[in-house]
Amino acid sequence: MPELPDVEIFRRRLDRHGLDRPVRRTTVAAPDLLDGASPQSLGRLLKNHRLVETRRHGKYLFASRDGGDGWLVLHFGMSGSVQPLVPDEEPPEHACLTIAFDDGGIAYVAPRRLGMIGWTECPAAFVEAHHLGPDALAIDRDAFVEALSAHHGMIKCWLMDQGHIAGVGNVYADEILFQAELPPRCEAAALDREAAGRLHGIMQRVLSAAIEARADPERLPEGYLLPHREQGGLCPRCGGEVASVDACGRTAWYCPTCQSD
DNA sequence: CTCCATGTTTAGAA
DNA sequence: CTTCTAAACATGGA
Repeated sequence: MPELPDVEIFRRRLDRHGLDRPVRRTTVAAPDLLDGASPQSLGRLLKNHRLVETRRHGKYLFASRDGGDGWLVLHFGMSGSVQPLVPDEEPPEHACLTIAFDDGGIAYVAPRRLGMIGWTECPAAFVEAHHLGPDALAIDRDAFVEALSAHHGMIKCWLMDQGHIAGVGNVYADEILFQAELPPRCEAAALDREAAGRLHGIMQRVLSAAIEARADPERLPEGYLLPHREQGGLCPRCGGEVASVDACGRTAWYCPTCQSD
């Protein structure tokens, strides 16, 4: 789940359930996910502080503590999420980190434990240090076209490279290319500036629609690929069977009829 | 048992 | 230096 739309939903959930109350207790059940902090140091950084602001860049989520002198950093890997803590109930299964208030709190849940829990003094510095490109929803058309036109290689791989654009992953890259009617292995340099500009608009429209749909494929608008992105799935546009092909080491699902050069 | 999965990093080959 | 490929990481589900 955790691509840009999913992380945006987690951000909003954290806004709703995780801000403005003093942290009483943090537990770290998966210390191996901590990057640059120990369970003790993280506990000390949060204890009796309040989280007051959230930001998202690509697939990374940041939450600042009061004073603005430090930010919790979360990355969700392949399976992570943010879930509320329900008072008087056990934390969710696979909770790697819990941040509890007197009443409620939030949990970072990751069944497959491929994510990261960290701390930074400045999200912008963190983004730079991790070589992340501009956020996919924030980048403007000209910057997108400029960056894309300098690239040789498969279009899908460029979209998924977090150093070029941050936030697009395997699933939404497929949706974006389906909406753009471009095959996943299409050469990026084959797009002229007009086509690249169109792709920019489609990317932002798809990501916005996914957020609107609460990152639930079943709630996406009619005519989207994702609900049919599986073996035997039928293209919502032409009714033909979808196909898969390898691109950048991942499975790309597409419609061979609607997405051809 | 095998294979696959929404991600990232690293090593090595062209 | 850029691009592509494979493997590794941890774990659950089909």
